[in-house]
Amino acid sequence: MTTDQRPLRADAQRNLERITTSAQVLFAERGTRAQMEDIAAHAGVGIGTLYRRFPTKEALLTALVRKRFQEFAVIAAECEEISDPYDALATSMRRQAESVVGDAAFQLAMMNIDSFSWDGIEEDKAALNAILGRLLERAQAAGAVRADLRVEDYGMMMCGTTATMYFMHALPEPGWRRHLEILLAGLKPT
Amino acid sequence: MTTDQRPLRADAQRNLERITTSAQVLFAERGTRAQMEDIAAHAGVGIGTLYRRFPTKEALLTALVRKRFQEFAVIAAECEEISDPYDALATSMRRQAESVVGDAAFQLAMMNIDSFSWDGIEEDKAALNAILGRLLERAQAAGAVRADLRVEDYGMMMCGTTATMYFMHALPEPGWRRHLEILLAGLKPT
DNA sequence: CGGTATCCGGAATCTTACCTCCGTATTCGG
DNA sequence: CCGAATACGGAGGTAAGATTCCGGATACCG
Repeated sequence: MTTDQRPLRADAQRNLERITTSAQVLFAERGTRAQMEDIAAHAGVGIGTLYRRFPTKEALLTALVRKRFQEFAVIAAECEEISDPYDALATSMRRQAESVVGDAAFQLAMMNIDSFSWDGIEEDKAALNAILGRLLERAQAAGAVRADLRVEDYGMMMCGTTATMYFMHALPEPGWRRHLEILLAGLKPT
Repeated sequence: MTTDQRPLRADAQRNLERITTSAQVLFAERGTRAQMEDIAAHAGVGIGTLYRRFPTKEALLTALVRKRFQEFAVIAAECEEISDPYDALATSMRRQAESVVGDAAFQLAMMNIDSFSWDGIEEDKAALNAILGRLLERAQAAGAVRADLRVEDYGMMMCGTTATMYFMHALPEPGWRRHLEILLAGLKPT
């Protein structure tokens, strides 16, 4: 599936980068409602050009979301260095959440809102989950968090957190942080 | 604003009820993407008829969401009877969440996803918040939950919970319950 | 520098709902 | 039972956005 038959022509490469950047900006700002024409315009490119690289709006969005998951994996990996097991887990969550504060589209993606299939994202999710699994196991082994937690709970908590983030939208006060702290407190064994 | 100039004609009344019921069913099932034509058809009524009662899709949806908030208020009020302050709060949340399990549209509404204005809902929200405020204060006075919680946190937690509910959509396992329990555990003072 | 494989732009097309309109049908007071 | 006053149905208008198409540029190879 690797499509590198020939390195893109110079202009094409340049446009691809512009498109990706613009899409990230507009999707972040307006969520999945951002329009293809606007993205093309923002990138200073014709719509046809956009569609040559990404055959579909969903494909474009998926590419961006994948990148986010990869970033999540990087963050999680960095947090494995933290010595305190609970801290490692909590920091991973806090940092990941903080990293998507302004990205409405990704928040929606985490909530599974639009009926996209997100094809090709499984790989990245699996890679991320592998790290998260280790992080969680370590915390459990140390008795720092409930024993009944599963990896899926991590994603669920991120889902809930991004939801409150989206919910608060325009509001100045970052109430979602409190929500996350409540969740983190709730992780501790009773 | 009370529109009771004349009691609806018999057939109109009957149709109104059908429409409301069908709308509830379809919105619950398909979320806000449910279509007006389908709702009319499900109610065995023409689209024109639907639009005479509800001038807009948003108006229809708003009516249903209002009803949900009113139900929330009833539940919260019932929970005020519970003697243990923490239990009262927790039960209110658990029961409210449970009551909207199958209602995708309401879950979306809680997440503030669609850009609807939900005109006329403020009243009901305020009434609900009054009760929730009492519930929360009582728990705090008893030292059963963190002192830094605010009423808005309740809504935020419900938002997070409905998000995980929507997220899990088709899956058989009700993972969102665990999410809620984590939140509830996190409410306790440290 | 010519030839060709790649690309570009953006008007036009297609699709999907929401909502309007108006001729016909039904209810209800007297 | 009659005549408004209300309601009903559903074809058609309209708008918004995604996606396609293709004649005209551009970049790269030798």
